[in-house]
Amino acid sequence: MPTPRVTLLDVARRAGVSRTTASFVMAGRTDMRISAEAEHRVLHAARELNYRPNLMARGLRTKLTRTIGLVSDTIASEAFAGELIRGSFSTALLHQHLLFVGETEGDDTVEMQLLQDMLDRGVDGFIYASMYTRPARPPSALRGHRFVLLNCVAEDHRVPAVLPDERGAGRTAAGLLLDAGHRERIFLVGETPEEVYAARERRAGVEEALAQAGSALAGTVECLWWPEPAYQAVREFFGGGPHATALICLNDRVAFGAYQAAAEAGLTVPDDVSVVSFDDSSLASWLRPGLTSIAIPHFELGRLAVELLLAEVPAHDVHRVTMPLRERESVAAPRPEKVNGRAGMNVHSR
Amino acid sequence: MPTPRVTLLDVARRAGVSRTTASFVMAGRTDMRISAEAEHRVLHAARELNYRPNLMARGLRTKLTRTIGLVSDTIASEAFAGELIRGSFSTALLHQHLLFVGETEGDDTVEMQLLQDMLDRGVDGFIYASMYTRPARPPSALRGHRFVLLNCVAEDHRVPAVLPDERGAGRTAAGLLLDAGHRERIFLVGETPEEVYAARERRAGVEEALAQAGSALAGTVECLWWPEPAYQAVREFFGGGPHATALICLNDRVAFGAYQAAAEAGLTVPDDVSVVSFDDSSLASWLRPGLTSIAIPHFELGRLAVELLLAEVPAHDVHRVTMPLRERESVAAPRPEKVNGRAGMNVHSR
DNA sequence: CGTTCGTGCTGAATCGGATTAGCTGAGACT
DNA sequence: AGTCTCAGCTAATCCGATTCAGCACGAACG
Repeated sequence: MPTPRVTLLDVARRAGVSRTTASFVMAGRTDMRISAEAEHRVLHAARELNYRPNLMARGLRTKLTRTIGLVSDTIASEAFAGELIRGSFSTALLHQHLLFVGETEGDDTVEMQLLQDMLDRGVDGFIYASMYTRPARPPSALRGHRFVLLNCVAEDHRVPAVLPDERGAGRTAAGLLLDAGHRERIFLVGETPEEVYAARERRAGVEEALAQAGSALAGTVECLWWPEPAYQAVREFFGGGPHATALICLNDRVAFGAYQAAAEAGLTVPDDVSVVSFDDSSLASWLRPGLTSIAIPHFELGRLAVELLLAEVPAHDVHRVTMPLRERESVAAPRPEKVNGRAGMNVHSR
Repeated sequence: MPTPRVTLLDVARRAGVSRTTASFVMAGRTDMRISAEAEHRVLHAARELNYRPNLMARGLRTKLTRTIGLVSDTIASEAFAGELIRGSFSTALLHQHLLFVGETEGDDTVEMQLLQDMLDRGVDGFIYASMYTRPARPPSALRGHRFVLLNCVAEDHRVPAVLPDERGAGRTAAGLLLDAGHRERIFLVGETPEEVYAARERRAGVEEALAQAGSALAGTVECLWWPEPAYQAVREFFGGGPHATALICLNDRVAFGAYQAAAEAGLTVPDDVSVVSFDDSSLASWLRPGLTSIAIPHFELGRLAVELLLAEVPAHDVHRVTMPLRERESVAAPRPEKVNGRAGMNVHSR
């Protein structure tokens, strides 16, 4: 059987003081007048007995449980939700908090129930996370409670939210290629529907940076963000038309497909085509040559969300977290190009 | 501000009964005599007021919080810990429980603190998980509490544990190749140190099944379980010696490396070499051709662990969960082999 | 010498339930 | 009529903290 827990009363008795006094000492409250001697006796007794406050009892009184609810639409996704949980968890722990996790699978009923279940257990606040960045209306059950949106934004932008800086990432990707000397033949790979935040913003960032350098995208290879469709699309792309000196793949899976298509077309990365990508999933480091990718800072997103949730002064705005560049071997200078000639195979087969 | 919670007293008052009566009705206890009429009034009032019991208050009295602690060494790993958490979470939810998660990073001090933190919040039990299967001594803080080991076994085997059936998976892998007609030239790819459970068991399973069919491994390509080392090792392997008709890769990353080496050697999967693997990470489905792999049933592992933890009668033994085969396109019959001749390139270049 | 003030501490209430130990009134039984 | 039973409920206590409202005592003050 579990050893019967030591209570505050046990500590108080052993220290020869009242429970009240013991409570004040343990809470470290200085507004009440406790002699140094009594304080020491209490502390000593607590240590000797290995006292641990019962957080349920405390919570009942104070309404604070040092507990956070992380509710998400999906907790298992290709992208490492694990890192996000880790970031949240370790930051919570740093602040002596613990983390409830739960997923709703996008079901509003489940979501409602989950939030209630957490509320029933007295959570101090919520991290309402989406695994893929999207707009969201915070559920009404959150009204009156502290919460931070993670990876999603409320329509009115009045709610604290944490987002990856996708636009900045787009700029980074383009900037990297520009620096390497690419200019005319940079293609985007992957579809960019307006309603997908990551897609829209990444593209916007790329176009921004290119425009600023007096350049522009040479075109887009439309495909779903998966290896197979990307492979098909890029293969077709390599089959005809003007060749690219660089590909900006909208995520690593797309890049993976592009790698395969490139290999099949006899093109070498990065000598014939440079490839940059987004997400920096583990796939990026497994590819040969290593794929340069702009990471989604999952850990940092989780960390910041918890930090904002637990901050003294509640945040009220959208925080964008920089997406760090992870340079590997997939980017190089473009091959010298014949004036008005074609790059790629032509040069390659010189 | 949060709407002031409705308490049991509110319900009782509205129903015109005492708190005691309301409590009995809500708990659905029939050992106390409550008139159908009073019961109905209470239920009605509870519904009208949208009453939700305060689980902290209840827990304070009953020592039950309907809460489980999932403590693991790592929650973010290549293998999708997410699925494991999902399995645990959804099963917990099915039983009206919520899940605390935490990782120790293998640090005993952190582990101790984490367990204490959970205990302080009155968790009803623990899932002590390891992300990679290994032996473990359940920490002393768990003494006197309910817990289930996940992905690890205690030395004395007296503690309930849930494990993937790695040996069975090994048999499955070998069986699949045998069924396809492979016999003489099956190689294992990846090192198999004795102390790594998954490695040892997978290999043992393979050897068992092969022996039973009167065959045996043609050899092992030693390498770390990562794409790059696997690529190097398999490339070298393809460079010399007798060629394989089939490769059993000890995980998908290894298979990925093998795919690359095969492609480079001009070998086609599965026509020249069949490849089977373990883990069934998403990588397996991204590879071309799709990689046949034997999955780690993360979700099921989590599910079963929670199920055992919450079972009426405590479990006391080791439960092995079948690792399901996910067939894709990487296995085919071996090319017809010249009697006493060499398979592989010879046949290929016929 | 009586009052005030500050120091150091304690009793009791409180949080919201669960649970134990009755209490009441009506019908059955003697 | 008096006593038992039993259905149907309630008062009081407990769980383990926090916190409000004082209480006692000695020193300082007028």
